[in-house]
Amino acid sequence: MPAQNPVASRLSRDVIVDAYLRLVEAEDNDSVSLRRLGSELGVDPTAVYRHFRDKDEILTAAADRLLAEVTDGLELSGGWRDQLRELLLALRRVYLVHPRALLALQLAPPRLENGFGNVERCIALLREAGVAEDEVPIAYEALETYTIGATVFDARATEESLAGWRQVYRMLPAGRFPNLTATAASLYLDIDKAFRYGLDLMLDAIEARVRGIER
Amino acid sequence: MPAQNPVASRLSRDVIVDAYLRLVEAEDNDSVSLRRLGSELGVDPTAVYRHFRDKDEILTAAADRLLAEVTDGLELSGGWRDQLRELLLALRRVYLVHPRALLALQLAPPRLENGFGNVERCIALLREAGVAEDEVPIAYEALETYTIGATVFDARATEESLAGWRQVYRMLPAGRFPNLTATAASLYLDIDKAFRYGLDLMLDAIEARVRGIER
DNA sequence: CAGTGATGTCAGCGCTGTTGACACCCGATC
DNA sequence: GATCGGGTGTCAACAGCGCTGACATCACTG
Repeated sequence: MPAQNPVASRLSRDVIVDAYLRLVEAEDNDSVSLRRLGSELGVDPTAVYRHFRDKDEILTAAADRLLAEVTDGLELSGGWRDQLRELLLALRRVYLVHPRALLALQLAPPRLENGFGNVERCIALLREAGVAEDEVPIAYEALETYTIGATVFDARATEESLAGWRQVYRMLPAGRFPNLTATAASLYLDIDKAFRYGLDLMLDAIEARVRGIER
Repeated sequence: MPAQNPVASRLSRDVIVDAYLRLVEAEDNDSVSLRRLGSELGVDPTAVYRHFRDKDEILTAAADRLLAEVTDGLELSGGWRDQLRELLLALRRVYLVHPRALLALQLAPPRLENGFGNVERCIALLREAGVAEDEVPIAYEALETYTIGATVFDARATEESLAGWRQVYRMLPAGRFPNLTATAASLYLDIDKAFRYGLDLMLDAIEARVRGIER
């Protein structure tokens, strides 16, 4: 038993990740400093460096756990389209709450852990749908990038900022911006709905392409 | 003439924004510190506070200029679909180079400046396409969010990180991840192409819906 | 029983954005 | 023409950040 300490040292990777996630959910401020993390743990801030190389490694560990939870806790049913939709919406939910941690994954592919289940399922579903073999990777990339990118973008938005944009658009000179001023009041009223609309567009088109092939 | 100084003080909002953009393009590091900015201008770092409230205001000013340039420099031709595609691809190009500055816009809608042209055109094109009036805002949101979100996400990627993911996927146990390991080698080979693929999916679906209405 | 490695503490480095006091210099006013 | 005042740049400094290296402590091992 080389790594674990039977008497249990106060800290461990799991305990630290727990505390980190607790802090992110508590404060709406999604950027948790190591000093805040230390005081949450009742420990010197630099103590976490005994368990993680740097802050990014904490974030990726947290992200990996979150992704694994998504995959585990998800019961998918229905055809490929419903399942794919549900899977990506679940991904959106977790990215909405923890954009920081999950974005850290992008630049630091974790060393073989748990969070890969959804990627596997996503690709499997595209294959099942009948997407041409050489289009599967690129279709996956498009769906993934839309889901993650749009969600991280949406996660930053606040009611104020959205209202601010409506306001700005409404105040523009109607002569130069006829369409914009007319539409302003209807913009950004429900960004989740807008995301789903875009996702359905993509799924529609994939379905149509598949039908075209099969015929 | 209250604001301008005839003898020309060394600094001005434009000069500062110039220097900022110069720095972003020079260093690939997209995060420019005020101290770097000061030394680029040959001036004390805090001098810029005489012209901007805070760093965010510099970023939004830069972003506004960039957006205005996109709209001005763009000759659109063809049907609504080609024009919309070209417009969003142009938006992607500038977001790819200046993700930081343009993201600052999201939270700080600028006080009535220039960068709104593309939004107006985008909405106009959707109307021209024949999208149902009550769907125009949400369709615009979906396209905008995809373009910006996906592009900002892509802007962070490096050749290394993409290769890292391919590597990670390839090394997974083929038993549990049959689809993923099989597809790994074909992933993330051309993220621009993947973005265009997703964009075409959305435009396909919009076109199909419009045809459905007209019939 | 000595030693070794893991863990937590502490002081501190270099960086960040930002503030307030100060000096200057130019243009307007009496 | 001297005097004021506001816009501008300088400077020192603050609080926060991620992170490092030296040190103390403790538990287990040979």
